[in-house]
Amino acid sequence: MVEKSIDTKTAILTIAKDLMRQLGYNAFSYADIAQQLNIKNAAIHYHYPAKEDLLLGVIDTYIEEYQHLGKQLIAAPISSLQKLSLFIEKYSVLIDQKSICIIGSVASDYNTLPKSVREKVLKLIDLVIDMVAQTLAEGRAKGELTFSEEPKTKSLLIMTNLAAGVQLARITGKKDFNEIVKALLDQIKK
Amino acid sequence: MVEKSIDTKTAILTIAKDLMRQLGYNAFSYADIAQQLNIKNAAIHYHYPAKEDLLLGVIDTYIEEYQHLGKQLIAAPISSLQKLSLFIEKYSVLIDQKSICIIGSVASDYNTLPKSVREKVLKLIDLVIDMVAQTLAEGRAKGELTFSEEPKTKSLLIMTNLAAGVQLARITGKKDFNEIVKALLDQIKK
DNA sequence: AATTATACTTATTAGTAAGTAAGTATTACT
DNA sequence: AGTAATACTTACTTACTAATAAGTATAATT
Repeated sequence: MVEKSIDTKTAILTIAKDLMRQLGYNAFSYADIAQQLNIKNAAIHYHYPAKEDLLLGVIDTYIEEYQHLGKQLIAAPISSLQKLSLFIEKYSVLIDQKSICIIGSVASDYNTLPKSVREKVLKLIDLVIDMVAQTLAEGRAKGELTFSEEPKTKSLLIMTNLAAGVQLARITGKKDFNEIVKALLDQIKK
Repeated sequence: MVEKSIDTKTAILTIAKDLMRQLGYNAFSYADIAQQLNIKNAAIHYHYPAKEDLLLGVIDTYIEEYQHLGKQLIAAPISSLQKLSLFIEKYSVLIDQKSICIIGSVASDYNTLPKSVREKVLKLIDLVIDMVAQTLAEGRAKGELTFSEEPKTKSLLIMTNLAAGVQLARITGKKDFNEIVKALLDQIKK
C-alpha cells in the first residue's frame, strides 16, 4: 500500500498543522492525530519518528506555501493593495477556525522547542516579513500605497497587527480584528 | 508557621507568572514550581487545588496590577507620551526575560483553558485596552498626541504591535521590537 | 491544657505523553 | 519464486502529569 502511505503522511501533516494553530505544540499529542485518521500512534512515529520531526515538517509546508505565494504575487496583475488584502484574508480565515497563525503559535512555545525547529522558524519569518515588505515597497513606488516608514518596518507593524489581531479575536471576538484591518488599510491606502 | 505560608503562596504565584510567560500554561508543571521553592508538589495543591486555580490567581494579580497602574496614570503629573512610554517599557522588559506578555500567552493556549479563566482574561484585556485608549484620548485632547483613528482602535493597533512584537523579538531578536516601538511613537508624537 | 487550624510532607493513584521493538500484510524488485 | 522494502499494528516501556488521601509538626484559639 505505497500510495495510501503517502496520503497518510500528508494527512498527518495537515492535521498537525491544524492542531498546532488550534492548541499549540505542547497541547496536542500523537493520539489526537491518530484518532482523527483512525490509525495507531505508532503509525505516526513511522512517518515522523519524533514530535520534533513532525513540527519541522509543518514548518516546511509553510515555507513552501509562502515561497509559492511570493512568486505568485510578483507576477500577479493586481494592485499592491489587492495583494496585501490577499495576505490579510489568510489571517481572517484563521479566526473562524479558532486558530492563530503558525508564527504566533511557535513564538509562544518557543522556549520549549528544539534548536532545529527554531532555526527553521527564523527562515519562515524572514520570508513572510520580506514578502510583505516587498509588496509595500512596490505599492509605494507605483503610487498605490502611502506610508512614511521603511518598508521592512511597516511590514513589522502590519505583521504584528495581524498576528496579535487573530490572537485577540480568539478572546474578544472577530470585531476587534476587523477594526484593526480596516484601520491599517486606511493608513496605507491612497 | 502562618507567616511563612503566606510567603509560599505568593512565591508560588510569582513563579507561576514567570512560567506562564516563559513556557505557557501547558508547558509548565507543578514540579517546576516545587523545585524552585524547595517544596513538594502537594504543597502547591494545598494553596491552589487545581492548575485552573493557579492560573486564576495569576490573572488576578495582573488585573490588580493594571487597575493600580490605571489609577496611578490618571493622577500622574507626566505627559501622555511619557505614560505610554511607561506602558511600553513593561513590554520591553519582557524580552530580556525571554518572556511574552501574559495576554499573548493566554491567547495561544486559549482553546485548552477552562471557562472560568477565559472569562477573567476577557476582563483583563478590556482593562488594558481601555487604559491605553484613555491615555491616547487624553493625549490628543491636550494636543500632545496625534492620530486619526478612534482611541480604542488606536489602542488595539498599539497593543497588537507590542504583544506580537515581544513574540517576534523572542525569535528574531530585540532589534525588531525596538524598531516597532520607535515607529509607533513616531506615528503619534507631535 | 486541650482543641483546632495552618502548612506542609509522604505516599500513592489514575491518566497521558512520547517513543520503541517486534511482528504482519502488502507491494515492488530481481 | 524469493527477497526486500513499505506501511503499518500490537504490545510495551519510561517518564511524566495533575490530583488526592493520610499523616505530621507547629502555631493559634478557647
